[in-house]
Parts: sequence; structure tokens; C-alpha cells
Amino acid sequence: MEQPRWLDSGEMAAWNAFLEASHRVSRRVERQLRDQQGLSHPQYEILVRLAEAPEREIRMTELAELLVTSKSGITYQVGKLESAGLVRRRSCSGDERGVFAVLTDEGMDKLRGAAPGHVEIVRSSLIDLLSPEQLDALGDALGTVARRLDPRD
Amino acid sequence: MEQPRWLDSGEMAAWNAFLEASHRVSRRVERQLRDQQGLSHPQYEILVRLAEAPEREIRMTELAELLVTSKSGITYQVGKLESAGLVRRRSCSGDERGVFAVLTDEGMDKLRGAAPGHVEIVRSSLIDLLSPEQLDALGDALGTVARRLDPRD
DNA sequence: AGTAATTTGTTCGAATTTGAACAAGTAAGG
DNA sequence: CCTTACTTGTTCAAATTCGAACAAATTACT
Repeated sequence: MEQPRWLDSGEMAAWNAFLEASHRVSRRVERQLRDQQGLSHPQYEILVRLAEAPEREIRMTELAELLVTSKSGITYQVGKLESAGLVRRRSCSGDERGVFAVLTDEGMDKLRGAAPGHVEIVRSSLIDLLSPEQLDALGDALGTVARRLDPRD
Repeated sequence: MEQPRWLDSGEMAAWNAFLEASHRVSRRVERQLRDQQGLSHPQYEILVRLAEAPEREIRMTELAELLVTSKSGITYQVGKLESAGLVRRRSCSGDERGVFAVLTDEGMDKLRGAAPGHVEIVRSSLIDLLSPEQLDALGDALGTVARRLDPRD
């Protein structure tokens, strides 16, 4: 039973800022997408990833890893997007288990329509609040965190 | 209809790192608390805030603001904590509508038991991954974000 | 005082998330 | 070949979240 290394005041401030900023930003982004586009943030992220992907398609499990969420969560959200006609499923030739989520033309249109409002809220919630130096440092620090937490979830 | 100011590659990298880091850290913290303490992260945060507060009590609405969550969410989580005996409710003299959540001795003990494991995961998920300079810059940037998003949610 | 506007906490239903369990398919090693 | 181990995506139940609606209480204003 070791003595825990408690956080000093600077570390505590960083941790609290991390939590508060995450929640505030996330609430704003989710609300904007919901109110103006009828999309959840995970749904929007799925559309973005698919639009960037070769053939506009990605395997279900890879989607879960990209969005840092559960496989069942992806099944649920892709199901929603499929009902809305924004995505379709395609079974994977060569691996009978596999399923690709594929962006439809409608999905691409939806994404194009949603992107400007999304960028705007991302700017007003994070990017434009910081000086270029601050933003740079933020990207560096969080990039390090994201990278180092990758394998051993 | 203005031309949106798209994100440049640095801004995009910062935004993606923000999203990925938030999700990864949050999942680790939640899993640790759930597995080792049977607490959700919101529940743990409620205990922390109460422990720091004068008289170890805070009004429901203020708790919602502190945790950046909905009032109904607080009702739900305080209800859970109350069932577990970690918190009790006290009606507010002077304002008949008001309700204080009060930390019980049991709740304080629970928090003391949970804190070391929590600090450990916070360190291994964020604090200890960064140099002192990086952490400082992170605190500065996210502190700015949190502060500037405060009023106009 | 008296009426309108605001605040407080809860309830409710709908949406979402998670992990465990599962069936089906694939890969690895003898 | 063949048995064992892993991978894939879905289903399911349980837990959680949110916002809208609400009743009760307080505040602001005339």
C-alpha cells in the first residue's frame, strides 16, 4: 500500500480544466448538431470518417476504434444512419463476418450541409478562444495524450 | 450565407486530439471507478465537491453547474448516492424549494477509499504523460476555454 | 398588496451507451 | 485435417443522459 502521489495545485487545475472544458465543449457541439441538423455527434463523426475514407466505406470495428467507442454503440448509430438513408451496409467479400458502413450520396449531402455550422461551433467553442500559441500547445499536449493511450485502452 | 472559415491542418489536429483525448481519458477514468469502487464518475465528482464545500453540502442546482450537467442528471445521481448512504438530502431553510445534498460520514469514508486509485488513473491517463511545460500549457489553454464558455453555455 | 416572471427540483419518456453473451466465421499450430 | 483460439458484428438488459413539462416557491415590479 503505497502513499499516493497527490496532485499539486497546478496539476489539479489542469485536471479540472480538462474536465470542465471537455464537458462544456461537448455539450455545445452536441446541442448545435442536434438542433440544427438532427444528428448526434457520434453520427456526425461517422459521416466525416466515411467521407474521408477510400471508397467512402469503413468496417464496423474500425469505426468503433476511430470514434473511441464500443462496437455495440457503432451498431446502434450506424443503424440510425441507415434508417435515415445516410449510410448503407455492405457485407465484406473475403471475410464473411465483416460489414462495411458505406456513405450514401444522401449522406454526403447531409454532411456538406452540416459541416459549416459544425465548424462554426467548433471555432466558437475552442479554436477561436485561444491564441495560435495556445492552440499549438494544446494540440501538442493532447496529441501526446491521445497517442500514448492508444494501445492499452 | 457566408463562406465558412474551415479549419487548417493545425486546427484540425488540435480538434481531433481534443476529441480523442477526451474520450480515451474519460473511458479509463470511468472504468477504474466502476470496477474498483462501484462509482460512476459523476458520482465521484459529487462526493469530491461536497467534501470540499462548507458544511459538506451543496444545493442541487449548484451541483449541476459545477459538474456541467443537467439538473435531472443530478437528481438521478444524488438519488443513487442517497440509496447507497453516501449522501443525504436536507431541505433548505429559508427557501422552501431548495434542497441540499449533504455528504455523510460514510460518503466521506467512501471518498477517502476511492481517492488514491482515482489519482493514480488520472496520473497515468493524463498528468504523467506530459512534461511539466506541456501540462502547464494544457492547463492554461483549457482553463481559458472553460472560463470563456462559462456564462453562455 | 397583487400579478407576472423567474427559479428550484422532480418526474417522465425517449434516446443513447455500455458490457456480457452469443453465433458465425477465420486463423494458427500441430 | 482439425481442434483451439481469436475476431466480427449483433442482440440484449441495465444504467444513464437529456430536455420538456410541471408544481411549488420566490422575486420583481407596479
